[in-house]
Amino acid sequence: MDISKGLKKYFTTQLLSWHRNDNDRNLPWKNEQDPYKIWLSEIILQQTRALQGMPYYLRFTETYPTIADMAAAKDEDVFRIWQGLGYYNRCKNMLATARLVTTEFGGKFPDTYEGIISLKGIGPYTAAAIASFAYGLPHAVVDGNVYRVLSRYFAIETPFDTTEGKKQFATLAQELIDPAHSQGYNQAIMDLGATVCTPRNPLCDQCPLQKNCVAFHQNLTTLLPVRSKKITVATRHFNYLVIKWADRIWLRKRTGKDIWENLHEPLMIETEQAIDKKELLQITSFKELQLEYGSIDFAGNGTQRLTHRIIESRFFTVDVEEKPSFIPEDGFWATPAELATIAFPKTVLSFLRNNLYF
DNA sequence: AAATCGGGGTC
DNA sequence: GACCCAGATTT
Repeated sequence: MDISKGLKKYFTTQLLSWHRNDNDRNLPWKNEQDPYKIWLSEIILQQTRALQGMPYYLRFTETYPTIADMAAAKDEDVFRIWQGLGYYNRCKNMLATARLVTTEFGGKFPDTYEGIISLKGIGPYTAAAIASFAYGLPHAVVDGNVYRVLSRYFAIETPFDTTEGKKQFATLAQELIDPAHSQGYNQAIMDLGATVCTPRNPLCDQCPLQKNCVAFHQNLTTLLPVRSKKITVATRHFNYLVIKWADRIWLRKRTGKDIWENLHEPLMIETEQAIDKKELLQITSFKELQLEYGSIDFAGNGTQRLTHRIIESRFFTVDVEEKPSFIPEDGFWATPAELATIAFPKTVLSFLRNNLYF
């Protein structure tokens, strides 16, 4: 990189000035002092918009005011609160970290960058955010906002989703941070990216950096930042058998390194293509269940659009009078009361609620 | 280096 | 429909 010192100096000075005088973005975790709550907010906000994460942050801080409270909670209770937020390994790692800090560190959150980044679920971004916001340490955050603001202001065309790009932006960000005002700098660059230097239709007329922004003057804002890879979306077909016996339905917790790990669902048979009831009855794995499928009915479907997947779900209800013997052993018969205490994928939750299972 | 992991907002 | 969001982890 060959960027003049003046251009960098102007960037930092203007950014901090804007933050002090004109930044009116107000969020509940801003100016928070408690490392636990700062950490909690950063985990929730990974790949998650602030407005989407806010109700979850408020519920978590209300339910678990301290990290010891979270550490003492039952896994299921924590996952239930996380339900609907996505990327459920964040929840799993968060719980593991809460328990490690509570039991091994006496409840004291690590206060060095190296100590922070060694924790599960914490990478370069989150470690820099906690280090600066909680302890004033001079580590520059690099998130999606930073890629956008820096790539435009300096007209950097290196794709940010490559090893080279990540290194280049991280180095530049670290050069730009004011070590004496690391919290303000990190807060400012993310707030500017979220409210002014937006992905589409940025508010350049309100931008404190416009005077020296290369992308603005060369009309490149719509071309920056550059992403190298395109997202490919594959479709999966999940066929759910909602088996009801007495007032209970059969559920199991998803395991393995797959989508929705640790969430619950009815018995599910995945197929390459969408199938109807007639085709379902021909599937070997279905026949092996030896259900009284005279009562099986197609009961609805759902489409869940994710970033890189489309999940097409079909729900079939199976009412049985006798408790089936050939159901897999890794599940349980859930009562209506239990359904309200465990976590489901959104599409499963919608089906159960819409069909008055609880 | 590339693939995975959710769900919602925006245009 | 495509892209993005206070990214991290595994393959």
